[in-house]
Amino acid sequence: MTTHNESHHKMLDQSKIVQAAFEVLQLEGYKSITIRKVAEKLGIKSASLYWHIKNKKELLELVADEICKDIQFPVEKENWDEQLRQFANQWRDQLLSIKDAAVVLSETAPTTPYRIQLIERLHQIFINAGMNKENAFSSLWLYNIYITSFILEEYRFLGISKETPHSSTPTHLTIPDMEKEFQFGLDTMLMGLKEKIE
Amino acid sequence: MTTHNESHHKMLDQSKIVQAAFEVLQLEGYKSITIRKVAEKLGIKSASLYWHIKNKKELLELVADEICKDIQFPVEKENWDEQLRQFANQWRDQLLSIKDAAVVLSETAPTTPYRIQLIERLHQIFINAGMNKENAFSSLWLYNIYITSFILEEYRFLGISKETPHSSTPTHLTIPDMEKEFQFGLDTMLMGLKEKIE
DNA sequence: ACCTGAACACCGTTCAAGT
DNA sequence: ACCTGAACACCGTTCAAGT
Repeated sequence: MTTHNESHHKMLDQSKIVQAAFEVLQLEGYKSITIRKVAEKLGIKSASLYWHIKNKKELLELVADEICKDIQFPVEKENWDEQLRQFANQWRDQLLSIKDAAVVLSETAPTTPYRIQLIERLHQIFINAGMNKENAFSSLWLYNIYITSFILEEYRFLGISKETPHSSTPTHLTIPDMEKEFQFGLDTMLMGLKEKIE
Repeated sequence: MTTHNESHHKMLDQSKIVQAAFEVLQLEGYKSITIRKVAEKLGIKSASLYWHIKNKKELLELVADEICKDIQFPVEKENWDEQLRQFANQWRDQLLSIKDAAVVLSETAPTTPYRIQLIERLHQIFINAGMNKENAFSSLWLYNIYITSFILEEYRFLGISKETPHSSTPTHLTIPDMEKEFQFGLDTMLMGLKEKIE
């Protein structure tokens, strides 16, 4: 009886679910992304989600894509190393602006469109820099690993400095200047990569 | 009535619990380390564990220490970069020989003795190489991140190649030679670090 | 001092049944 | 086609009670 384009206005589809999960992430962090909680947020029962998504793994991959959606690309005119530097900083800003964003990325495989596009574009930068395919692949890997893992560690330090508001620091355990640390590692990496371009 | 050194032979103490958890890790992987499963393995009820450990987080940190226990240190006579290369390979071997070992390390903070000792010794290598404290700290960080994260990615690829036994590879998605990739990244990193020594 | 029973407050996932 | 009720098989943790 009910035809397809009737305004049954099914208020539920995959993108709505991903959006809800993304909001949970922003407000409460990775561990709070729960099938049950996302369902509740949408006003439905948790079992219903399984009509629209395969499982939690898939949902997390879609959330990861959401995180990668808004990352801006560097201007092509710059040197490859300047492009990579700019992009790394943009990426870090994005990952720090969304709670636990790096956790989501590290826990999921890059299977979704925006994320894949991101990887391909970075790959292209290495190729354009004059690397052969093999080295470009390895370099991209190193680059990826560095950024994501650094933020992961950064979360830990941010967590520690929040949990211990001793005001006057314990001096022997110096809390590092994360901004500086990040640039140092990035610099080191790019220095090394320069050598790999024949 | 019962004195302390009576042979009540309480067959349970913290090290036994850690050992049991470590065995679960080796046999079934990270996700199988469960308070309930560890308890069952020891023939006791899960509530009993809480007399000997604070919580699961602490248990995992102790398991992480167990992983770091057997890592051999490089001979001091070599160059700093050769020491770091040797050690990285030793570490990788260790992490690959224990299922999900890198996951445990990445999920826990370095709070335990063997692990801290490891970090301090590596720190010393950077200091001996002529770095100032700040750079030594950053370099150690980069080095740590690289090794652990690489293995984490390596697990994923090993998983993929196991799950898809297509025998004749799909050719367009080339399965990387992890050994080579690891050396490449390590090399790149060490190259870059060389520049940082004044 | 050490261990247990029993509960609490959660999970992800499935599936027959409803509309 | 889509959603629900109700269950299954799990979690970590607590705590009064036992010995």
